[in-house]
Amino acid sequence: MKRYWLMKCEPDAYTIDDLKRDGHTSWEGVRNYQARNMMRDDMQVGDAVLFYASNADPSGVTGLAKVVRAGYPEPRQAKPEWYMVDIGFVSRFADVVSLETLKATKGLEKMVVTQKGSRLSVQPATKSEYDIIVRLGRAKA
DNA sequence: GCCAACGTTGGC
DNA sequence: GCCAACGTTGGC
Repeated sequence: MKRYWLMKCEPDAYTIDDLKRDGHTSWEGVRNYQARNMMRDDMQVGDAVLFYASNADPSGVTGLAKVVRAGYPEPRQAKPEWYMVDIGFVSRFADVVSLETLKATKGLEKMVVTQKGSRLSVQPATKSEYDIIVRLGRAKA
């Protein structure tokens, strides 16, 4: 069963353009147990990912990715405490679908990212939410 | 840069 | 196990 996710990253660290250039990347460095558990236990190859730029101008979904390797421990740990997945480039939105737009769009009210104080950097999404955002991204293109 | 919200740490 | 202090996230 294909699942849908939203993954946050600050543009200073990594952008959708970096992913386009690299083709794929390891999502290393997540230090939150909830996010870790999802990467370790729930994310599977082929799952769809909304790539979200946080602390950006404006913050929002900048493109799409997909899981190309399921959860595995970050290297160079004595004990495997932290896990990561690999994601591959799918597409880049011509314009960012801003957080403001997400908050204003019907059907996205329940997304974690639109909740006040939400800091989770890896979040589950639904197919319906994903489809709406893909449409918003295409509409702007 | 500010600061509210959140997660984690550590003293007790 | 409680909870204050601290560090981090992330919108604005």
